[in-house]
Amino acid sequence: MTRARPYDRDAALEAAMGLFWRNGYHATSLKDLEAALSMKPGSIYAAFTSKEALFLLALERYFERGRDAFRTKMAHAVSPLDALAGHLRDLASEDFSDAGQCACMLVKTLLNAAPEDVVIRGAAQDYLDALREDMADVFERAIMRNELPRGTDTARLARLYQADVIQLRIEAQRGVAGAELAALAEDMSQRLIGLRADVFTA
Amino acid sequence: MTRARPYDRDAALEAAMGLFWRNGYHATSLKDLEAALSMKPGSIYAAFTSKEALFLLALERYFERGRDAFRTKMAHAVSPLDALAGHLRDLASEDFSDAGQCACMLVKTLLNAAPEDVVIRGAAQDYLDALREDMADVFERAIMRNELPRGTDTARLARLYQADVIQLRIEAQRGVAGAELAALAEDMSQRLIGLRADVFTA
DNA sequence: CGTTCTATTGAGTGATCACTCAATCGTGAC
DNA sequence: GTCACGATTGAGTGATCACTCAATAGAACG
Repeated sequence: MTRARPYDRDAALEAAMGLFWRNGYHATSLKDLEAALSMKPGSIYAAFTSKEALFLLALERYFERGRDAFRTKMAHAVSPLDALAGHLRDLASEDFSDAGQCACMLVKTLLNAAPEDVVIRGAAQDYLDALREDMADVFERAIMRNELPRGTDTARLARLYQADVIQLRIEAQRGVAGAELAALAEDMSQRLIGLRADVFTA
Repeated sequence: MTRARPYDRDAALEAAMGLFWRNGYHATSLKDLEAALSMKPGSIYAAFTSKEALFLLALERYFERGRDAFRTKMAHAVSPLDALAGHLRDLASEDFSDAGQCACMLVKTLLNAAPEDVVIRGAAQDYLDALREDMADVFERAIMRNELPRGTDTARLARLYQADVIQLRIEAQRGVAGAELAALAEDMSQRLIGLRADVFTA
């Protein structure tokens, strides 16, 4: 090595993620990336091979960050069911001031990807599936702790739960006011907590 | 008039809607539209003013078709609550063979629109709000028919219900198998029907 | 059949797209 | 100080973008 890298790879990826999240893959031009990453086109291609490869790295970053945040939140919780409900309520009070970064980047990518963007579409699907499996694991733990009846179909519950998570972010993107968003999260939480009552009444 | 229009405006709009639904606004090029509408660029601009105006017409068409289908389905129903649940189950058995036309075009547009596409974004939001109001009306009718307790917050219920409708289409786009989609719709329906029980036990 | 008038045509506009590569620059070794 | 070599540069590539307009074509009149 005769010359140190003057660019910060982590910061560049972070900036790229923000841009792709806000504008989507196709609507983000290389000019936008040049400005956001403070890199010239040649440098971007030297560092990340292609726009698509850069997008995939940004998407992976988004996924890992979300998954890690979810996992640590669940790991510290005493009651899995309460933690899941709390996660919904937390979502409603997130910072949604940037209209472009409300909806989940994975969902935006999935709905946005053109039929020919097979790789990108596949990555978004895989990440969403991985997150749903993490959710199913938490429901599994809820069974272990007798918060849910044994034999509960955790895969189905996880699908319903993920639907709520995704939808909260979409409602935020719709510009729903904070109070209404909180009310929606509360309704969703109640549906979740309602599952626990069944154990006691059974 | 000295020369009849050789193009069918309705068919052209229908083709444009299908294309925009599948590929989104930005990813649909004028070349695509020329092929789908069998019109040359000049004719397209003479007939529809601009790509954006054409998109807005296609979006309006999508909205009106969905709203009308929903309204007639609800109008013929004896039990509003059963009809709403049935609508969810119907959704799961729709034809989702075309991956591009699974997710709701309004939601795709909302998540896809760049920050500068103010008009398009606004239209999608307005249409989604209008649909939710239609849903709230049906919940209102459910109260009239004593399927729900008086004083029920129909706006909140409608938001929850619309979330389910939107999510079913997103799950379809994720490529979820028919059986799992039906199971998800069934779970959502049960949550709805469960609301009615409260009246009888109250 | 010829004239009129408008709908349609499609090559062409400048702008922007993702991407490349010969030239330049800066650093560590000596 | 100087050299070697890899990182960085940015003007330039051909393709494609949304869009235009002078030319053309065809139906309704006398």
